[in-house]
Amino acid sequence: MDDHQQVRRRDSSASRAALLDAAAELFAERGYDRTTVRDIAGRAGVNQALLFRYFGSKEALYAAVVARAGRDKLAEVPPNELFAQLLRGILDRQAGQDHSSQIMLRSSAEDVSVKAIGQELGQDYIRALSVLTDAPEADLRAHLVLAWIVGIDLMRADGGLSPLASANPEQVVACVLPAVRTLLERIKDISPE
Amino acid sequence: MDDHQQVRRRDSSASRAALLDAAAELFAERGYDRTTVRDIAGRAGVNQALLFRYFGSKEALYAAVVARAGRDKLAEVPPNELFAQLLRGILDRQAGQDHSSQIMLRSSAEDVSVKAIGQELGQDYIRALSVLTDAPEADLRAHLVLAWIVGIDLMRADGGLSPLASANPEQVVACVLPAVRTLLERIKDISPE
DNA sequence: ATTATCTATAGATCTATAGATAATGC
DNA sequence: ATTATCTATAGATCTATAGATAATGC
Repeated sequence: MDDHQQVRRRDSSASRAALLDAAAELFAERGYDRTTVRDIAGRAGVNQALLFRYFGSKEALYAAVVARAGRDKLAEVPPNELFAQLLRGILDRQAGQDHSSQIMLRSSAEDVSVKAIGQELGQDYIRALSVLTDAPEADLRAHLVLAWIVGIDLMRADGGLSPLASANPEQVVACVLPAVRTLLERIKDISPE
Repeated sequence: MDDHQQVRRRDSSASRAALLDAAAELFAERGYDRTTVRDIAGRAGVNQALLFRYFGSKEALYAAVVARAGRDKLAEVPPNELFAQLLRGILDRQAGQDHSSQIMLRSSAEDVSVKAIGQELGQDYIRALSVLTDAPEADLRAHLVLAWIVGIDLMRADGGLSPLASANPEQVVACVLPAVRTLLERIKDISPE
């Protein structure tokens, strides 16, 4: 809203921050490939060349965005609420919200080198989720839980075709949570015959 | 393997088919954006200009691929086995296999106009899945089921980082199926308070 | 003669850089 | 004087097309 343009007219750290914010929004919305450096600079209100001056390359900017996104949410949310928090995070897309979930999740759909960057953040979520179960293959189950959020997020991005896009978030949570509990708690034997 | 190059040296329908096959593989592997028309023509072993001669545009070729993929699987598999079949379909990626699941699923991660094409195929899967439950919001639940497969497919495409990529398919099925049954069968009341 | 295929290239991107210009702080 | 910002453009894509060439069937 108020972006201090009057207060400091030449401010490299403000330009840096504006680029990071704009990149976080756009990478979350469209993913890496379909976000151009000109889009980012445009939304940030700075010249496109500054992106390269301050971050070196588009990929390095992406890494900076991911690094910043990771610090925030994971530190605050207790593990047993993490899944519901992540799910609600992707279900209500409000303006000015935290984009860390989308950024991490969307990276799964990206190209190899870019995906690796986002995956580091994903690993932290996995570790947090896997402590929730004492079932065998805790790590696999945690990945499956995260995969579900990834899929829900992607199918929501239809633009209204899917009921997932229009459904009440709490209704979705009420559908998904019991199934996730089944996955994490109830099954003890999964060894193949 | 044997692609008849000796038998008929100039054959428009063979070139068409080769383009369709190559496009199906590449769209399934990389998605629409990261597959170039030159990649497709190269794998098909035909000149790149033929793609436009026979299909008009890259997007029209994509639509043709989706249309062909849809006809096959859905007609044969009974609904109650559809989920397990789809899941196994994405879990064992063998050469020369049916790519319909990936093509439909990957389209969820694509750009708007392209996604719409893939979504038509998805709608058919949704309808088939939604007859499996008599719980309220059957449509929402069917979307959630499909979303899970989408997410698992995407996270598997890591290149080996995720345990999903290396896990025994049957182990994954054994984890996921009970949770999906919970989603489709056990919960009857999901009305938000 | 007809139809499949190839060559060459237009036109529209997109990332990245080099060098000029303009606003600040000492 | 230093440092932030802008202009202009190189170089590498990618889709699509126009027109030339070559292989077929009557």
